[in-house]
Amino acid sequence: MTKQYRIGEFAKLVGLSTYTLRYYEDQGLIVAHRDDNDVRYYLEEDIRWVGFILHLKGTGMRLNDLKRYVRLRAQGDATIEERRDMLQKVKADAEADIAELQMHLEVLSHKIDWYDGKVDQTIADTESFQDYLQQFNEQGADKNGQE
Amino acid sequence: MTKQYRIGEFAKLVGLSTYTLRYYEDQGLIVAHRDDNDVRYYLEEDIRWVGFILHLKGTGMRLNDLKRYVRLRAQGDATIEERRDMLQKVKADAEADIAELQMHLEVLSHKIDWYDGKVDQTIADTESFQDYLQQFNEQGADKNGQE
DNA sequence: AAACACCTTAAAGTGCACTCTAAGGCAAGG
DNA sequence: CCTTGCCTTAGAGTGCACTTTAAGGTGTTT
Repeated sequence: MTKQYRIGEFAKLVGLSTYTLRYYEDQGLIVAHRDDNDVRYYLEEDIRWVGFILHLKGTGMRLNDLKRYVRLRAQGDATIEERRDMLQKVKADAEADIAELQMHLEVLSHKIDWYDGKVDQTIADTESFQDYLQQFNEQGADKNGQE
Repeated sequence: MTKQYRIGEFAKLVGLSTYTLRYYEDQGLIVAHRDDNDVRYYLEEDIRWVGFILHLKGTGMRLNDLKRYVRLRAQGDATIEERRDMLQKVKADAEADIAELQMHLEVLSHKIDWYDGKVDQTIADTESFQDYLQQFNEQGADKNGQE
């Protein structure tokens, strides 16, 4: 018989608050076991499950999608393809996010280098960074229509 | 004399709403020029400035930090080191975020592969993913103290 | 003359994911 | 017996970054 963790201990184990754990349960992401006094307890396998949920969250998956995913999972093997497709979309989105982040980081790094130059008094060219920035200025105006 | 953009046109150009543009101005991130009727207008250089702001935002920099950054900038060259240090921190944080994201993505990818196997009926081993997940379960319980 | 784009201030609303309080109660340990 | 940890429901509060509305206005275009 594996160890049973009550919510307080379990919370520390998985790095969530007891509030959040109950909240996730409300939302249908987790099912806790109950003892004779209706006190929640969790098992090793629950650590793994919460861990997995946190990996999904960590890739940017939203609670609503997570809920849908869990509902599908509960419906058994018939939903495997749908679940895979969900994860594939999450993955693609996360990869796009990373790419964007890296693009922004490149500009940032350039600016830092420029500051380093300024600090070292080795570069006096105030315009070079502006020029560099220029090449990034064909973004944004596409995915936002308002007014 | 370069072209003057009024707020509506400028908004489309930089991919923000006019609301947000005025909001950023309130917050001190942008300074708009005004014509004789107090109507805002923006120049090419403002496109570059907003572009840069959006790069910083894109790396995860918060509005408050952005405000501080802009305040420092207004104080001139004496604050260059401080600004560089700010950007370096933002950069380090962003890089850490990417690393974390990639870690989560790895698990996700594994799960997708597992689903692919399931879909193809080539793998029947239901436990392999669980085993794989196990190795990631020494996280989280460190950076969260509550109750 | 009406439509349109802009201006102001102040305040309320939105979305997400928690986070916490209130106000009651049960069970085990020192 | 009191503290600690857990239980419940319902609802309010938090943080961030917008987003929108309200209710008044000006100036330019059709």
